[in-house]
Amino acid sequence: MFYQKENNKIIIHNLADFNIQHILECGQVFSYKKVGNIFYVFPQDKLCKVYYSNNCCIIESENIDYFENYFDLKTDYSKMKKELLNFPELKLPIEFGSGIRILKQDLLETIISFIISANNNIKRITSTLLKLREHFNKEIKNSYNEKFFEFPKLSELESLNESFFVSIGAGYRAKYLVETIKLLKQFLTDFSFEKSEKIETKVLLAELLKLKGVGRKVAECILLFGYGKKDVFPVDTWIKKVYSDLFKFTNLKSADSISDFLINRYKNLSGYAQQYLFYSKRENS
DNA sequence: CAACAGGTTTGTA
DNA sequence: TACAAACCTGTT
Repeated sequence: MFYQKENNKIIIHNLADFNIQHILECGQVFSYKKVGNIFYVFPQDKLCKVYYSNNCCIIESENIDYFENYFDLKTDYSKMKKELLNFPELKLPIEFGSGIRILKQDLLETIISFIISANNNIKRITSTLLKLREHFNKEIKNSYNEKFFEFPKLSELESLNESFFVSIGAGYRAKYLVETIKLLKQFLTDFSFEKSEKIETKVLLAELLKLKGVGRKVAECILLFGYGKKDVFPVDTWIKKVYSDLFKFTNLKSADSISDFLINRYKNLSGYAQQYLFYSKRENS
């Protein structure tokens, strides 16, 4: 991946493995806003502006090191895609979502966001998360004539009760959020991102399943987007359709068994395969 | 107006 | 271990 860093910009020259629309719309992230051809991305308390100019993609931010990591720019996606192309069913999905990259997202924000995402639609998920940010009224200052607010810290989340989460549209997930937030201080200490690198995925999965509102699908999203584990395959309604199209002959019924089957197929590249398959199915249905 | 939306929990065999 | 039903709420 050919890119350079200068002042407050990352300039990406080779766009074969980077397409901001693919990255933001493949279902992994909710903290962004599209304004015309410009994308604003605001993980945690950071902000960047992403746009295209002269056949390059520009990531503009006061925190370019943060976003270099966030967009996973040091990983060789061409190499990974070449390996995945050994699976014929991935040829078209990889062509369609060629610029997908799996973001390295903050654990706390990922856990809260994906509990809210359960059995929910993107519009309401986004709306609820925006209201959660706005509640604390800590603006991310910028010169773009746009208003963005920081994602709350754990200590701030701990001050919220069930009725608040209901009031921002979390619905029945409100009580799950309150219960899980109570557990998170200990959880994030025991299973921090740093420590997780030495912990097997299945062990982390078992721990995540102890959190309220976290089932297999949400847990695998947290593993993939928060912990960067790639030997996972979150199965939702879209992936079930993919499975029906491609592998129905195996006749698996539950999402859990479908996830097991697909992880066994794609091994340590499962998370990448999931994103290509999910994005191409959802965008082409 | 019923079904659905990027599932999880709870209860029952 | 497996399956069904209930669940907030805004949209279609």
